[in-house]
Amino acid sequence: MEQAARRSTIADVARAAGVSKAAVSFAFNTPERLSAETVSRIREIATTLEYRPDPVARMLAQRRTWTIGILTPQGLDVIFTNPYFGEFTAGVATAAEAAGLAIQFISPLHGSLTRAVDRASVDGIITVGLGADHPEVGQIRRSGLPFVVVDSTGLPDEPAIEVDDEGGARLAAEHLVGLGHRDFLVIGIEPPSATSGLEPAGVTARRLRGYDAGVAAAGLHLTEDDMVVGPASMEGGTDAFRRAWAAGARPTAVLVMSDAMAIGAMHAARDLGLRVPEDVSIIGYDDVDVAQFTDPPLTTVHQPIRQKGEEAVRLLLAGGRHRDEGSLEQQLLETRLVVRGTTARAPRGRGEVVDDGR
Amino acid sequence: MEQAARRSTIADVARAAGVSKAAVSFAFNTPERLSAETVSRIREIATTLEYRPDPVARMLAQRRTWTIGILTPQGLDVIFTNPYFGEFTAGVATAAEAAGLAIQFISPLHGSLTRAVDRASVDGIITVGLGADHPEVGQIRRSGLPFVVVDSTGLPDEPAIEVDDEGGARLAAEHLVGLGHRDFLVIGIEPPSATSGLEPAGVTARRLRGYDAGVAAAGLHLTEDDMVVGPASMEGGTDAFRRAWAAGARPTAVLVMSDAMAIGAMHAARDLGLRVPEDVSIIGYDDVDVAQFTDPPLTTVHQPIRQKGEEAVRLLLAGGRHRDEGSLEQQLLETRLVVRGTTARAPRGRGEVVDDGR
DNA sequence: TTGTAAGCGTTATCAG
DNA sequence: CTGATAACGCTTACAA
Repeated sequence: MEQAARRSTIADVARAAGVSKAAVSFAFNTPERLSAETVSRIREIATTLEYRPDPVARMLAQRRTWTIGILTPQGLDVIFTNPYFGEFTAGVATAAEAAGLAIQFISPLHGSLTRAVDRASVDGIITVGLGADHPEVGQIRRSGLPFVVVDSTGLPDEPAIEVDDEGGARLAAEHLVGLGHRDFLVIGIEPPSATSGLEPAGVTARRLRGYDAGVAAAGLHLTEDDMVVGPASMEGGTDAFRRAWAAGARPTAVLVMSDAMAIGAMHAARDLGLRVPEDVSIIGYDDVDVAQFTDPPLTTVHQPIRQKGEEAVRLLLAGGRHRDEGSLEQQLLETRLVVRGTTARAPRGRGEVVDDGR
Repeated sequence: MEQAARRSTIADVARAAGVSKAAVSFAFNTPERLSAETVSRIREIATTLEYRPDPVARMLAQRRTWTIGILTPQGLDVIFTNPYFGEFTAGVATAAEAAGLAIQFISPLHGSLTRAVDRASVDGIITVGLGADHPEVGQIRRSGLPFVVVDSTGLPDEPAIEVDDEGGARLAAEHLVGLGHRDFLVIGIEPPSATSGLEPAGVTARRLRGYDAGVAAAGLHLTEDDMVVGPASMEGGTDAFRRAWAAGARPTAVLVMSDAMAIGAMHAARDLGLRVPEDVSIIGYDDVDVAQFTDPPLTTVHQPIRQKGEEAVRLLLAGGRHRDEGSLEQQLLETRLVVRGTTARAPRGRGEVVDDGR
């Protein structure tokens, strides 16, 4: 994978056509500046010579890469494997392609996000799930690159795309309370690395707050003690549910902060002989594609994942500002509860104890 | 997203340090060529000035982008959303990161793969699912870029990573035959675009051949007439099953060429009142992560998806040749049947008719 | 050990 | 309407 074959350059074409390099450039980029005749002659020769402008040289000269970066604290292996990220990225890709932009993934390189940011050649960055406490936001800010944050928290000065995490979580909890549930387990998302500290990342904290607000109607209170966390994958959900069960938790309802984890939790519950939703109700978060196809279909909190990606690109292109007013744009998209088949009335003969058996 | 703030360049650092640009370059890339003292002085100043080498300029000078391209005929939205691609990409990413390489996705730009290839700035390309009939392989070959093909067919002169598609399919069909099934439906993968012609793409054809070989033991014969195709997604599977059912197909067993489609097909079957596996057995292909988590867990043909990605990178880096002999390397990885919960003995009172009711 | 200067392949500026 | 010429920011022979 060392050196490619010698390709013809703009100079070759110019020489062969008996014109300057600039003329060749014009023939492709601003043909109206040249006589139609010259243009067609140059193009013909270019075709013969199989001339193809070098994208890198073009980037250097234009000082523009025509690429936007997607920055996440998680490794590439989880990004590509996680349906939430997949759908988000699909949204970004759709909007980027429409704008003629390529995508570059920026994620910890040999464990260092900072280094990865330095090596990325992009015109702008979309961060996803990056907390205010991450040093990278300062780094990007200093680098002068435009950026917009998605799923962040505590960054009041940056253009942002968020969803109403708390409201959605609250809806989920209220739904369960309405079905008579009183014994809850919360399965949360573990921060990707130790760098973000031990306290729940922004999204996790917001959703937990929402769950708590939802159960308040029943006079209950949910804290981190009622929560078990793990990586946002199906395995992570299975594992988290098992750990909670082993620790004595006997919930009639499980509030899960990610659909992938919810699917894993369902699996674990069945393995333990529990029926869903008869013995235990499970409710996810995100409403990824697969949520419609589980058996039974997953009750979950919908958020407009692809739209978030598309809006992030639009906002980046708009310089992070509102069209007219020119003021900082921070968008809050809606979440809503989607009741499907994994939630049902609480089983009889339970309903007093709130905590998970600690 | 227009212009970034003026960043300090190598010249700034050189000036401030009272050395040449070359010295600054050395200080970062080959510090052993400079006195330790000079190196530390230069680095200090570089830090102060927040100097960060421009990746694009570096690429141009080195004539190396440190990036490999993943080329697929499907759009980015399906790539990021399809679990098979996700896991494959995760494999590529893992190996690429270890080698210090970034990844760029090359997929139809405004509908044109050719254009996308021209615009990509990469040192090498991994194609996935690209048939021999695609004009892009000629294009890449002419461009002089090293490349390796994955999931291709009919490209005897290119380095390749393949799996035993036919063998795996055969195992699947034999399993079903052994369970007494005689009425089959095949759900195949539709080629991504019209460019590849109407005949089933390479992988689809190979798997169909395998299925046919598998049912031969029961004296049966499977052709394209027993197959319905659709896009490789859950929706695609649901839709395909429904279409077949509407056309009169009443299979006791369904051979599906992709797990995603198999999940969709299960969903459709249940919607029609069929129990899986009591009324109808379903068997997928790929063994993606989620296959373990469906209910019941999906019987499927396993292929080493992530490994394919990793091997592709290794092979690309090796120049497509065997280590020692230097001869063209074409690797064939194994597939194997994983029996889980979606297959069972054929229901009674059926078993004569082979076709799907056309 | 360090500096000079010639690329790398474009685009952009500015005369002609 | 054309076409030199100078950037663009870095790497890397080659000199000193």
